[in-house]
Amino acid sequence: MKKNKATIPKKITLKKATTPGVKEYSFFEDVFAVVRQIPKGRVTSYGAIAAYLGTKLSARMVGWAMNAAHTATPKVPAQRVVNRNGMLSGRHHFSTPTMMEELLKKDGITVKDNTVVDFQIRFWDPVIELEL
DNA sequence: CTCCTGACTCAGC
DNA sequence: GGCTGAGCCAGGA
Repeated sequence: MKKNKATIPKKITLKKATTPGVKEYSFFEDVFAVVRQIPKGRVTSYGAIAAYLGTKLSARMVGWAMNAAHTATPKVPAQRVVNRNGMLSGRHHFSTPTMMEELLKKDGITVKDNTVVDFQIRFWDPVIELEL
């Protein structure tokens, strides 16, 4: 990550879809929506998604959202979401500890020591890619 | 309603 | 330069 701390000038206003009829909606939906837009062969971090959603101080929420991701439909490519170091911190939450790595390899991403190789190069920042 | 937890991150020591 | 603590917010008990 480029660590553009001073960047991200705009505060993205979540539509929060507090639709009184759709109880299905939740903070997770926004996370899923972003994750599903991650291009094949790319990865992003919890913090990046959190920042995009306007809750960058709560990357935990993103990670936690992913906990429900693999139960969501359509399936969310949660393997493309790693922590700021590019480490597969969430691999343990998959069916098997190696599944996340396998999925990433299918995407053409090389994983070494539970870390995405060339993470910064493959990094996909929703704040940049999806801004506007 | 209050308390606890969590796939993270940053700041301090 | 690695380890620890605190902050973050949403949801489940």
